[in-house]
Amino acid sequence: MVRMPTTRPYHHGDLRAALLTSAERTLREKGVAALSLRELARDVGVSHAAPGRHFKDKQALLDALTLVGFERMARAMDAADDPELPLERRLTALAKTYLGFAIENAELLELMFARKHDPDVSAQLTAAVDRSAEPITRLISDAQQRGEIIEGDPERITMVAAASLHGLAAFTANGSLPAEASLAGLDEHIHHLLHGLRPR
Amino acid sequence: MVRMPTTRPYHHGDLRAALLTSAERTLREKGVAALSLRELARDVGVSHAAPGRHFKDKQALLDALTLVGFERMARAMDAADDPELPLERRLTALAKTYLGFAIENAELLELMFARKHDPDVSAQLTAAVDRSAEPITRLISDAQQRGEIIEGDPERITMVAAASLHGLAAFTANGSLPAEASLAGLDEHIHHLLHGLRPR
DNA sequence: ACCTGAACACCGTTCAAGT
DNA sequence: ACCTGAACACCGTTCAAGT
Repeated sequence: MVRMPTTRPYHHGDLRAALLTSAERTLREKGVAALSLRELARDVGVSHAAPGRHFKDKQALLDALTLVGFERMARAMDAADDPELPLERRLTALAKTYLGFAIENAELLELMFARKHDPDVSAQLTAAVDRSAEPITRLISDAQQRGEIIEGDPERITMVAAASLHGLAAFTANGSLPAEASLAGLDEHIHHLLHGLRPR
Repeated sequence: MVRMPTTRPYHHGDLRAALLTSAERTLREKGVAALSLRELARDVGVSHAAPGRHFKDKQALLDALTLVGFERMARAMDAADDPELPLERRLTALAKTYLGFAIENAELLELMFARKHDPDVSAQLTAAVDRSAEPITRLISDAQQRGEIIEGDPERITMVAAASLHGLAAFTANGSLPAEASLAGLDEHIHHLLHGLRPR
């Protein structure tokens, strides 16, 4: 027998997921400041106290969104990494993916890097952060082994590359640099990162 | 005749300034999320509606803080720039100043780059942002003229340098990279920026 | 186990009224 | 000109009570 939709179609088992989906939508459309647990509850058709069952407080919801963000980014970066590619093209592909994520998820990116998270989630969060940085770490160490990247502490060199990409992504996500200009200049940006600003 | 302090010592003409000072203190100590106009009014000894005389809404106060931040940063960058220095040392000095600002004003930096500002202040804000970026812009064009930096669109090259510094500052301000590690690695970071990650 | 409704202590913003 | 006090419509969080 088929269950007919009632006046309250869902929120049986997946209230948590529904809240996260709705929260991300609000985040994208109106920004973090506009995110209210009560409004979220209304949007999802549940009492204002119901979210409390799934998130101990508002910060817990923001932390969950952050985690979702890093996991999504990690998947994207992982999928974009092709170890067969020559170094510069390989790095450009990763950078483009990062930049694309930043453009498509500007508000989420801000939340992800806002470091307000509860210590409770920090273990999962650290894992997700590491996973999303791993393709770049791997690229650097691969290239070092081939002698295509200078020698020296791989962590520091990875940090130089990551800072360069993150700075560009941050300027793009916050509107300092228009998305088109950012994407159009990406190849050159990576070239400069690899070859330096001093003449050779 | 000396005015004895009354129960309400100030808030005559400088309520606006007092609110900004108090707001920055709260920002530094407890973060943006903890910033409330009503609490600010209490701290400063004034009715909860008084701030409304000086800031049309909460965003206006945040915008004013952002402006103060960029002006302070601009002054610091300007004071740190020494055109007599050789390129790498000159750039390192600017980077160190930027990083120092980011460490000392981590919460403020986040606010400054959060792009939520009202269009009203955007003219002043744009000017302050430009002024704080100018030392780097100037350094790049000086060095280009001397042939110490590669040719090409100076704006793009400035963006490469700025992204690198901003990425490092952002990772430091948000705790991804401890301040000490960040400062300790700064010389090398700048070296890599100038010389590239590929072996020469 | 999961959700509701009422309650509490906060908010930001507005607006008449006071000085 | 600058500030107050009351009012309004919101919040987040908690907790007994319901199913």
